[in-house]
Amino acid sequence: MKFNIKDVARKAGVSISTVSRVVNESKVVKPETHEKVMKAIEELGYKPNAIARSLKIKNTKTIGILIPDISNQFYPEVVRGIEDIANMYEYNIFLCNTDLDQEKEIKYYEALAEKQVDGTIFIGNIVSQDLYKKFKTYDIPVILIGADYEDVPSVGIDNVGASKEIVNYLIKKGHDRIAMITGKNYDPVVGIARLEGYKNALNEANMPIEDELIVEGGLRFKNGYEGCRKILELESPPSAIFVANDEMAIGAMRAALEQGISIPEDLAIVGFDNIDMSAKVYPSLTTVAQPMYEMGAIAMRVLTKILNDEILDSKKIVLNYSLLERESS
Amino acid sequence: MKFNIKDVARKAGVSISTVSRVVNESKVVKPETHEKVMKAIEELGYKPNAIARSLKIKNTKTIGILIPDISNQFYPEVVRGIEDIANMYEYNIFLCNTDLDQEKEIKYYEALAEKQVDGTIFIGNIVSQDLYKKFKTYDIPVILIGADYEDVPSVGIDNVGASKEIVNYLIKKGHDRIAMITGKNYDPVVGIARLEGYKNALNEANMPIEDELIVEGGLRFKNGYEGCRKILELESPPSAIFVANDEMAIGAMRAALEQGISIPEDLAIVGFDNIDMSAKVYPSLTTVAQPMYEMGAIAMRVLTKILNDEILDSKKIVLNYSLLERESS
DNA sequence: TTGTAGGCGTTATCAT
DNA sequence: ATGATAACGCCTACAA
Repeated sequence: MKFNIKDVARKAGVSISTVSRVVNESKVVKPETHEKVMKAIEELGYKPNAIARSLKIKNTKTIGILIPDISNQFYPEVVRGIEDIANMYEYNIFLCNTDLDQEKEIKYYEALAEKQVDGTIFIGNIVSQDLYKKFKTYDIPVILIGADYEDVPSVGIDNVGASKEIVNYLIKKGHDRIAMITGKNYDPVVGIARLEGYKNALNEANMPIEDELIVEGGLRFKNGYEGCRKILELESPPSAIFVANDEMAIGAMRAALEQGISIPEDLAIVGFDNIDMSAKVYPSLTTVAQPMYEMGAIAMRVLTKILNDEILDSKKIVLNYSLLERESS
Repeated sequence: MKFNIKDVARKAGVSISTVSRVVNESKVVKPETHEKVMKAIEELGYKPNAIARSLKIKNTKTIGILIPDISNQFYPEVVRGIEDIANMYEYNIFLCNTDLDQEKEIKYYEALAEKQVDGTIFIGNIVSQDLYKKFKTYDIPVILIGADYEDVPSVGIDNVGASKEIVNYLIKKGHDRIAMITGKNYDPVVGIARLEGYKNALNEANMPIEDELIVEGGLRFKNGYEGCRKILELESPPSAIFVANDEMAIGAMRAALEQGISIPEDLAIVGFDNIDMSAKVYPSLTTVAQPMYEMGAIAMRVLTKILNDEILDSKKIVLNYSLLERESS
């Protein structure tokens, strides 16, 4: 039922080298033999064994991707970008959900290494030291999306600048007290960089930074929901909230809506990311769009370059974000 | 930098067979030699080459999954279910987005076959004849999620029954004219089965099936949005709409909300699937919950059974759905 | 233009 | 308990 190169060689009455040659489209084989071989291949339904091939040629046309959680709204789009480009270059991708769990990251990474992936893409905000060490010892090309660490190639956006810009936008709209729901304080991106942008904007506008207006959230809907409730309980609530990601922002919107607060009239809410859902909720969410698909696509493109030993213009790629003004502000 | 079994054999002063034995945890090796070998492994940072191993033992601990589009809200959750179980059994998964494109499906499937995946999981509503033929010729274990075709093992829910139930629920709530936005009429699940359930419910309740109340949608937000607008333009609009999936239902909600129609007071809307977003929008969406994670998890579990030559209780697994009453009805 | 043969890194059989 | 050695299916000098 399953045939190998020997079988087709026998059937075609040639040696296995010739079969190999036609399979690999070597130019040197005589048209007639080519045809003979093709016929045998057809008839047997022969498909080369990529595993055997890989063992010999030492590449697998396979890459691994480490991602926090594919069922989390933010990531599928970037995976899609990766996969489309990977597909163009005939790579297949191993998908690994790490749940932000360092052990799982390491375990997966080692499995990928054993399976001889040609490269890996790491998506997430935090790369642990241990993982970084593994990167070094295995020496498999890796590129980071959304994180930035040491000398590892990466693609991302300027989170500080983007946050500052959206807060600026709020200020220009006339809001003079703006709250923020942040990420976890150990999260370098959602927790730290975006908060920094917020502070920068307030500073430049000579607006005071009020501790009570900054509440720590996390990443999820629930964090935004609770964060917003906390803010609404304030003696004098702000007229706008910058929420560090869309998922939380949508949670925040619900908290407000439930209390009969109208958005954006009574309270403006803006988010960050531009996940799919943001355009679909009502009112739709004003946010900073990260080019998620492109981040994936470009990361994969860079990876193919590395795999082809091309030299990179720059190791750190910073993409453009854009402000999307919608109904919530 | 990269060592193989020979290197550690040399370093440990034993044969490669012994190294292989300790790597594979064979019981027969003497503790002292075991230790020697382990030390060599440590020092060299040796990791076995899974490709070579696979070539020999003829399995790759790898499965492939064909999915319409990972960036489509419905699927990530089922992939997550698959992956979690796969991980438990030490499988890695190849992710392939087919975009419902038959050529792409075939192309991917062949790539997976060449890469010698141990099994595949197909997610989607429609399996084409060509693909089915490939299933047969390659004879790699495959299991379907959400589709049902010939003798192929599958996991899914009773779409007709579930649709009927949610329409029944609407009827019991007192709605006497209920519209439906369907899937494409060639889609056996979203287009056909769910429409059938709707009709069944009306029939049993002796309610007329009015053509103008049935509008063909598709799968996406936009289809629901437009479908709903069409329905709202009717001379006498219905008091409730059953939308064939949540993504469309949320589009429908927006169409209504935009026109100042309040949900559920003026119009009840219910969906199908229970995608993540459904609980987060405001008002939250009443829907039939498909156990997406479980569908993935169970499919993978069944697959491992097949791969271990265990016999299946049944080829077709039908999971329970549940009605989630929320704010939109 | 084609064929022979060695090797890719393992596992597994058979001796020892 | 350990070691030689022949596969696994393919690619690729090298030879013819």
